[in-house]
Amino acid sequence: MRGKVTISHVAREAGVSKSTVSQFLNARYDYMSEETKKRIEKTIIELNYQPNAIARSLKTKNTATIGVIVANILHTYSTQVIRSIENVCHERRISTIICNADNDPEKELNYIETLLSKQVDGLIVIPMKENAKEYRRLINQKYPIIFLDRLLDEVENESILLNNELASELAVDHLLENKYDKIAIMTTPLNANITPRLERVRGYENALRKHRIPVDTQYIKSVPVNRMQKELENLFKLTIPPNAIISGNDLTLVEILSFIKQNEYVLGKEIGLVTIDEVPYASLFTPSITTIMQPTFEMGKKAAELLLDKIEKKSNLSREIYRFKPSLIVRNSSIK
Amino acid sequence: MRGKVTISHVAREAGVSKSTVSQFLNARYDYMSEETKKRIEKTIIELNYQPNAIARSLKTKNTATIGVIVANILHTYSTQVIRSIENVCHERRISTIICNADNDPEKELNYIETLLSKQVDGLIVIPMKENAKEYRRLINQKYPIIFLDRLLDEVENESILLNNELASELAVDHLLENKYDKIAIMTTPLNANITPRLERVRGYENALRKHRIPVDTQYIKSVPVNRMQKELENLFKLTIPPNAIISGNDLTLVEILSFIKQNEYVLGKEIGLVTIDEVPYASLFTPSITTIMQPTFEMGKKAAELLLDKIEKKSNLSREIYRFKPSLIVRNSSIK
DNA sequence: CTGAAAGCGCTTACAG
DNA sequence: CTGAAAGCGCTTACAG
Repeated sequence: MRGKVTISHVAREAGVSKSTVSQFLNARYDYMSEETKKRIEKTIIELNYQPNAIARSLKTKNTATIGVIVANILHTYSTQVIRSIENVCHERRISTIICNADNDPEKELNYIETLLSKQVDGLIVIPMKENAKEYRRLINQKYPIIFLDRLLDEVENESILLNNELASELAVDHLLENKYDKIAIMTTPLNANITPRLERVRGYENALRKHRIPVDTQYIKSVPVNRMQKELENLFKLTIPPNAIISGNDLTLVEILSFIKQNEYVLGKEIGLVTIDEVPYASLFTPSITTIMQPTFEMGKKAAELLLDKIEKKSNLSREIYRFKPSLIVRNSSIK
Repeated sequence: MRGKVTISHVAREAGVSKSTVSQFLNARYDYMSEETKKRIEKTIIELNYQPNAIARSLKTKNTATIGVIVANILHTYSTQVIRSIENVCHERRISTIICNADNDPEKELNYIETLLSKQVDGLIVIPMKENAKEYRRLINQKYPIIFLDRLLDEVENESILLNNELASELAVDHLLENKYDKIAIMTTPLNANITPRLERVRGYENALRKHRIPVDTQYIKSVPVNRMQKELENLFKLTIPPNAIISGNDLTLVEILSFIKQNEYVLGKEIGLVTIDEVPYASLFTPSITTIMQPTFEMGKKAAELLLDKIEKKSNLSREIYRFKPSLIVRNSSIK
């Protein structure tokens, strides 16, 4: 079905051996006569020969391909990090296979298996604790793998994370400065032990304490997305309702904005808002939305670079954790 | 470096031949004794054997992998279609490699080559006319390939498209109904002959004519994104400025919203707005934004199904063009 | 400077 | 019911 000209055809046509053609393909011209070189080159063009990477991989044991498994591709965070990973990889002529685990551990395991069977050279993953055993097995084998966005108690490994506590601290400090003294926070559930949520809530608590403001647990809403509307209602029905809210991520933000719109609260004036994660419409909104931006580009770049290094050196079992600094983008939703 | 247990190890350990293990792996139990079966199964688990898909592919000539090349992954359209393609493929245990050509023909050609050398079983692409020759070559070889979003004069092929003219017609009809009588349209440049832009402008013109409204070419702005702010200024400085505008896609929308905000126009009241492409924040905005939604999910699904069928049957050289219907989602930006 | 041979890890007719 | 052998398209020591 496909153009099936192989290295043998080229060799025959050019009147040399397969070995020589292979040397040519791999740019090992050291001992090759100019003439042979030219002849092979010409033949390759004439026959429109395209090497079979599969055959090459079988022999060389590498595929110039990495796998990236994200927990939920709907987050802007994921798409941005992926783009950045791809940029780095594309420059180095590495292909990337992107997988969306949909926060389903089984699905993720399945992807890992498929990717490994396709012999990808390494993996970047947003890890789930349910699959800790599998990660550990791979790491023990010195299989190159980088964690992103989450830490696992059970498995130490090179990891890229946001300084989540700082993100919350920036938000709290900024809101307090702008005279919002009753600050709530909303995130997805904490029970799954997912690093960003845990750390963002912890950072929020610590920041309040730093300012000697008591932490009111009623102001901490960590619930599934489908219960957020109801919990927001409850939150603002409290005897002393908050006058500001921190949104834990971009999907939570959508819920909060929708609630605010529905109830005709005046953003900024009545309810101060800061969200973690920059969203494309933040500046278009009225009032524009104050965000805490993750350096997604740098994080993706670092993840890719770490992985590619690991693949090349095939050695260092680093367990370093790289923390990236969030930055506050002040707009109008946090100004009275 | 990786667990290198192969089919030979399993065979030796289980006391059978490689052939038999292979039969087992491929679920050809027809003539296999229960006992052999059990023994192999047990050995595979004991050794934690994972078949090497690369070796398999070399022999079988298929990789259970397809390639998807989009022109610009920043469009919501692309990400949604990709997700939908992945859904279908994942169900059928096919992997997808996603590539972002960044609207760069060379980069795209490069991706095509890489994907082919990796022996992907087929390709879904948003085609660029610069690479028409390459598509034609592949199609002639009966290599399975599906076009998405764009038509190419030079190459006939199975294609998935929006009914773009209808999209504009829906927008025009709706705006006229709501008493906006001076309707402009803004898209990215037409010179590159890119189907959606051409057809959306054409649909706009035809719809106006249908209503016996003369087409004012000053109301048609097809310019690069970086010139949109300026052209919007020009547009609204006309002696008779428009009172409504149709946005050609989601990226254009951002420019228009930004312009409207900057100039403190009142959306809906002063300027009616309908955008082609549904965006996640459409309903959150104040006023909420009227959109023309593409059935991205169905389109991706269809593309994947057509491709997988083509791959399986390895035959039908269909050139059918599948047109999908857009739908109008009425919100408040188009109501006075 | 170039070629013959072995081998990567599978699958698949075919023989028995 | 199972195995020996050939072969997929490359690469890589090694020999000359």
